[in-house]
Amino acid sequence: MPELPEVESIRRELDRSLSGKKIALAEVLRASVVKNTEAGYFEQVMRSNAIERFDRRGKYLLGRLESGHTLVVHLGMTGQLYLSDASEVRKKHTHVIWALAGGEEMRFTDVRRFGGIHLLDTEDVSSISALRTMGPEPLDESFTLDKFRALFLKKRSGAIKRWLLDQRFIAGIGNIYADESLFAAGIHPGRDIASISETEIDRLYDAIRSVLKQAIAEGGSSINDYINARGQKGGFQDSHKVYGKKDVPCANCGSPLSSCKIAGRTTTYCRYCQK
DNA sequence: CGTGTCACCTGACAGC
DNA sequence: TGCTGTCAGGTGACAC
Repeated sequence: MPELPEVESIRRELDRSLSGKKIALAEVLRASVVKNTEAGYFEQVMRSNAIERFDRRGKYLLGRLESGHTLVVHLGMTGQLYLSDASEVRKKHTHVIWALAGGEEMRFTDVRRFGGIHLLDTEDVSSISALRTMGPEPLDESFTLDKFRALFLKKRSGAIKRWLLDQRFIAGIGNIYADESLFAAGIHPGRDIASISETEIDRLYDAIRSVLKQAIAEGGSSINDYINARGQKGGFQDSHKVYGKKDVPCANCGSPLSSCKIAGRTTTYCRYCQK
């Protein structure tokens, strides 16, 4: 589920609501969700700690703690990190709760458990190899068109969509936003990366950034499980042009959208509008 | 190094 | 009603 716009929506709300808040205690209900420490140690570090702020890197949430630790949360496919009143019944598959001073709780729920949590010294965050090797943030000011063009100069081969999904190439794009960006840019998802023209690279740069920005503005995409940190669904699924819309008329030309598998992922596109 | 496949888990849904 | 198969937003290990 959660790609850059969803994770960013969660980050903004948690940062707004929890910065400066004290954690009374944390409770690990399923130890395997905490990847790099014992549950007991995790709970011990959390007790009486405080949240400074929430950052994001790609699809990872980074909760910065007063103690100099960082809580690294990846939501996988079905993970949710949200605020809840302590009195609310816990959803099934709730694996960690943080009780905050004042009766509110942050909860981590993940049906499929592809997600997980690391607790690290802030300076050791890059011990997570995915974070160490992750490509640039597409919405950073420093991510200029020239930087994007430079990614293509390494004479790579393979389907462009595969590269968009590869977090080492560019951070935060998953199946939804790869398909939506390629549609917006008018590029066929199976095109070999080496064949993409300068004009197309420029169009793709604009497409990725505008799609991601619009998705954030609309609160992300809720297909099945995604909810924001306030437990609400996003709205961008209603603006999808291709994702999940096989056989639906193309928004641009009206012919039915096609679908295929690329890099093992279902891919939907318009065979007339995307060359 | 690039790529295909499987594995990790559970649930929803289609078809019989 | 219930069985079986398929599919799902992600990523990492492994074989070739």
